Amino acid sequence: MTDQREAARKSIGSRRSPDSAEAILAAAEGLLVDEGYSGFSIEAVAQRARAGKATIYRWWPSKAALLLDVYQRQKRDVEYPDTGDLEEDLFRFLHSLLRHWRETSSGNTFRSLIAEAQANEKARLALADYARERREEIGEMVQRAKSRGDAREDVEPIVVADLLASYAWVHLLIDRLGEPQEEIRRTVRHVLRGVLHQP
Amino acid sequence: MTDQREAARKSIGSRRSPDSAEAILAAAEGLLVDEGYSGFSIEAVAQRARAGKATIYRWWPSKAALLLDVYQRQKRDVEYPDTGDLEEDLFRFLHSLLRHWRETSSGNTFRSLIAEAQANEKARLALADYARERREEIGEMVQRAKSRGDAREDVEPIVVADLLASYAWVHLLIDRLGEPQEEIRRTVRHVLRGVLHQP
Amino acid sequence: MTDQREAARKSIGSRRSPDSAEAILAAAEGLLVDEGYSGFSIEAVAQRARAGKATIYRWWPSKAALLLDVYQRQKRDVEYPDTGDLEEDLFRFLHSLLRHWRETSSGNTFRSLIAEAQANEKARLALADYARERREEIGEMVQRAKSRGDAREDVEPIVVADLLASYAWVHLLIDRLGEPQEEIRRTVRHVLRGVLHQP
Amino acid sequence: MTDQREAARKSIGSRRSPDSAEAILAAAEGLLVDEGYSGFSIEAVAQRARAGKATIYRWWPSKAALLLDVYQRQKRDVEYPDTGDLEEDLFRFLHSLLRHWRETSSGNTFRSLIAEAQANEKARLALADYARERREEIGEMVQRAKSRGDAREDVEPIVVADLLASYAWVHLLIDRLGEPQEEIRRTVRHVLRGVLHQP
DNA sequence: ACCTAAGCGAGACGGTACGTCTCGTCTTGCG
DNA sequence: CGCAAGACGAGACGTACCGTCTCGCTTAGGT
Repeated sequence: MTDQREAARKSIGSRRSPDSAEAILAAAEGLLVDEGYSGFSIEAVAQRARAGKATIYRWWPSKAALLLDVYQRQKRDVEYPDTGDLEEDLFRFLHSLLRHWRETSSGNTFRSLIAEAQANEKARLALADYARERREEIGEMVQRAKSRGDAREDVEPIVVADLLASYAWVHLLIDRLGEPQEEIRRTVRHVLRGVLHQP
Repeated sequence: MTDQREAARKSIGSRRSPDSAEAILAAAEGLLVDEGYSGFSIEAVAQRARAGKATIYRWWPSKAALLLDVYQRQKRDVEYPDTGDLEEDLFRFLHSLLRHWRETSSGNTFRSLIAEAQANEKARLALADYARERREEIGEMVQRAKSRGDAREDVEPIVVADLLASYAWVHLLIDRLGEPQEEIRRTVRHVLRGVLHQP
Repeated sequence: MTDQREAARKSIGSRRSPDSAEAILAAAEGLLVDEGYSGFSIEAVAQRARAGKATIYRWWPSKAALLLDVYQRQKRDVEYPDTGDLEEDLFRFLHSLLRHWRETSSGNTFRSLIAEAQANEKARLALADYARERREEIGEMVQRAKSRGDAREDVEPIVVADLLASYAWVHLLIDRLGEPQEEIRRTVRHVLRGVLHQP
Repeated sequence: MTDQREAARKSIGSRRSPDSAEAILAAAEGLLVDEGYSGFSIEAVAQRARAGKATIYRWWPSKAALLLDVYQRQKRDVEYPDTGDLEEDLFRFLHSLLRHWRETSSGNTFRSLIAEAQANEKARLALADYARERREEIGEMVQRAKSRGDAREDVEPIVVADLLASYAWVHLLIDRLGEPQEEIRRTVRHVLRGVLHQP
């Protein structure tokens, strides 16, 4: 869906149809909702979108690319809160992320994307990039706590972000999105307070 | 491959052929090494093992079940150390796990298994079960530290295990097995020491 | 089912179980009734007869051999009448044959046997032998008419038998067993009276 | 291969590829020649034609439909002669039919088709239809003799055609194509002259 | 207004894999 | 030793998708 192709156009001819792109994304999303990853095929997306398969392949080089676009489109209202309290920030973030995954179909989409990436080198790179960006956003929350003097100086925000993002992903992958929010709270507290007696 | 069927036998007839089972597992492993997940099909396993497809389906109800067996077979020499020092234990465990995933093909196998589980409800349950067992093993290490009085009393071993196992899984899923061992050390330290100033 | 093997026995061991042979033939017949040729497999016969597949293969070298035995077993009450009137004899014979095929499942069996023979050289030979015997039986009826002086001297009974047997077979093969008996009568009359004006 | 589908096309999309259809028919014919009916499978036809199995199933609903098309394609030069002499017409027709079956592989094809029809209701209907058409063509020869006044007025051409077509089929089915042409001549004469003394 | 490149839907194509079925053979232990 | 039970290697079945390709229609700049 990257639009660099539009810039490189040197000649005449029809433009990409926005209706068609929209229909394809909507159909893909709908399929994931209705059938899950196992029912998700380019064939089925094309049929549901009343689009030709070639149109899909023209704009999305792989199933993974399409899934990524669908996921971006779904992932709107996850909070990256800033309450002045790190525990609260991290809890709210994880809680809203897991709820979003559970309640919209975006969890399904993201699971599918991770699965697809295991069969596809390029998809895996794209997913790794995406994950890095997310880690940085989460790291921001920790960084703010350091700036406030709430976190220790030797803490690396990215390491904390990595732990919590991984925690969320794995809950998604093995159907643990439904666990009570108290569990999320406990996990955040463990990360913040650590395990050992402090010197 | 679970042998509860053997117990339930009430009558005569040939037994399961161990040669055949062995050939199938070896072929499956070999395929994953040579071709990766995308080249892994029951058809190909059967051909490589000189086995009938029905023989595979008779004993492994799904691709995921076969992958799980292959994984169990590969995963021999991961350490669950007991040095008397929790940081050292956890570091060595993670280090040996990631090295094992990287250096044998077992990482490929486990990635495939996770991918497969996303398309298959039952496989996902099996994977979740497997994950629970692993968490408990890791939790043991933390529990020992509590028993020694090294860890705080309010620490829940399973939460710590969850964090570190998730960390390892996600590194596998997005090709981060090659990161320097210093990174693992840092992550373990963060988990053990926490983020906030202690009261 | 040829019993020359019994004669050649030189050593000890269990004898062939008549119960088992009977159960197999009955199961085969039942299957043909219930499912027709397309549902007829050695596998299914064995299951229905509670017999081992090997037992079937031991005594019947091919599906065709089994079908032939089943057919012989079914074909009991077809008339070879002798009324003193050739037209009546031939009509009754054809009528009772077609009715028997239609009303018992023996038509199904014989159709299956013919089909099987097309894929199997040896079965075809056995079928040809069987057909020759039948032709001779029918030829007998014509021969009697010649002996009575009812048929012309230059008539060859076997040729007549061939024509009428073929007629019956093809009716079986293309589901024309249900045609009215008047059609059989007409056919017999045409054969007896010929087509051309007589000199 | 019936092209009514082309007529019903309401919209765009690629047309059926004639090359592909031709390759499939040629491969099917070749297989029957080389391997006979028992080696004839859709799988093998597809492989030999370098076609996808779906392409075959798209255009031929069953093995029987494909066999029928192959047969039609092979059956070119059978004579329906018109010499002014019914005996000669029928003899030449049967002779050329049996020779064609014997010398080309079309006999094999037709045998396979009859066998297939015994396992498949729809195929049987198609075969019955085909048989009806052939009977009518043969009946024409008899009808011409009636028009010339050579045949009796009460003769029904279709009955005669039925007798002779059945005779030919059964010779095919039990490998009697090699019998001397004198036998055909005798059979035709019997049909034309009848069996009984004429009043 | 005409030309022409590109996008589009529909869908045929050569392929691969699916999970099931049957074939004919082999193995095991009961009677 | 015969038998039932049933595992085994082999391979065909008919279906579903893959990614590519033609086909003929539509769209919209360039001339």
